[in-house]
Amino acid sequence: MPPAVNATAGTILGFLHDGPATGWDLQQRMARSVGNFWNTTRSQVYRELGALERDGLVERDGEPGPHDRSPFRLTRPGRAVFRRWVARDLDAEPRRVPVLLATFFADHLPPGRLAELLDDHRAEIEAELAVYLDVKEAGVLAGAPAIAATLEYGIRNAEMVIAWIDDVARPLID
Amino acid sequence: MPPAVNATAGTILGFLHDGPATGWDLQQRMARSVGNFWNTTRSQVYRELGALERDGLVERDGEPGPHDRSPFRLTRPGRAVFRRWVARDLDAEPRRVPVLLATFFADHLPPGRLAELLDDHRAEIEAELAVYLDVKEAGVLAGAPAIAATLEYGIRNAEMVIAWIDDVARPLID
DNA sequence: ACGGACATGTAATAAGTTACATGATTAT
DNA sequence: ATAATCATGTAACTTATTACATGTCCGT
Repeated sequence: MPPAVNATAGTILGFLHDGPATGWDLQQRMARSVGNFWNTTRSQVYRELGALERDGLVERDGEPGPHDRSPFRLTRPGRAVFRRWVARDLDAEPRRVPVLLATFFADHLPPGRLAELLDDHRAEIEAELAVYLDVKEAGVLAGAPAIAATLEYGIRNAEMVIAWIDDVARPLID
Repeated sequence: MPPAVNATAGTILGFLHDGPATGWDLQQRMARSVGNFWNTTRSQVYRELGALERDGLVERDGEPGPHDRSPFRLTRPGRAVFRRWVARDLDAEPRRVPVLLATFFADHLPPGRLAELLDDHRAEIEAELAVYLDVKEAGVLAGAPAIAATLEYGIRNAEMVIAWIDDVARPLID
């Protein structure tokens, strides 16, 4: 029975399809692409790389460079495990929405504090939305419709949150 | 210097404002109300209750019942810590959206699999939306506008996801 | 009073975050 | 050449999930 991998390890295997990479590189690349909807940290990447190596799903490729920087490459079993992992049923989505928790406890907040929290949050989302829209305008994702779709999700989500703040949450206060 | 608490512990303190409760009760109540946007598990609740008791923010109230079921009550320092916790800046929102990860790796999926995943996901969200709309229709939240606002967020989020699947993700496939 | 379901808590494991150590690189 | 910064990995700690153990209650 082939070893199971978690989503972080699965993602690593996915990224190794673009060629060998070190832990550092992987973390950089992952942060820049899937980072917007799939957080990982350096520590996790190194830990999972270690586990993947132990299980023979990746192997070192060439001599270590500065520090202990050594590139890893996919093995054949690694590819197979990835194929199965990526096609699995969707995991349950973690539900942790801090702004809703604050809203829920609104009665316990000092006057004006909820408004501040909402305004800060709105500003952050607005900034994020601006970045997404820039990327969209730039048209760099024209050849990658699936990636563009994830971007579109980000845009719509940000717009939803902003509208919720404006239409629902802020009016709550006055 | 008063001890810091994490969001789960803070939430527990918040719920204890409604009167003493056992770990089990807390978990039940929390799952039913904030559970839709703030997941917790039994184990966490017991762990945090233990920590809160150690720090003197809650204390046992009355004799233990069946099992070791004993109710906890807020202490005065507990109230103070809660007040500060609830007014803090919002934590960063964890970003983990499984359906986007699947979409990102669409090219690696066997034909038809992405469609299946999207359809399943859509069905789940649709069911969730139906529940939310029922609650809204029932009007039980008329007297609790802040809670109603969190419900509204859930509704809009679900609608956003469904629209994204229909407008953006599904068309990707054919 | 026995078997099965449910309630309740705990222990084991996995995942995620933060803080740390140290080797390279760049600027003065 | 030294200091300052950045790259890179690791270790310590916290949080979250899953599996387990056992007690209680209910129907027969």
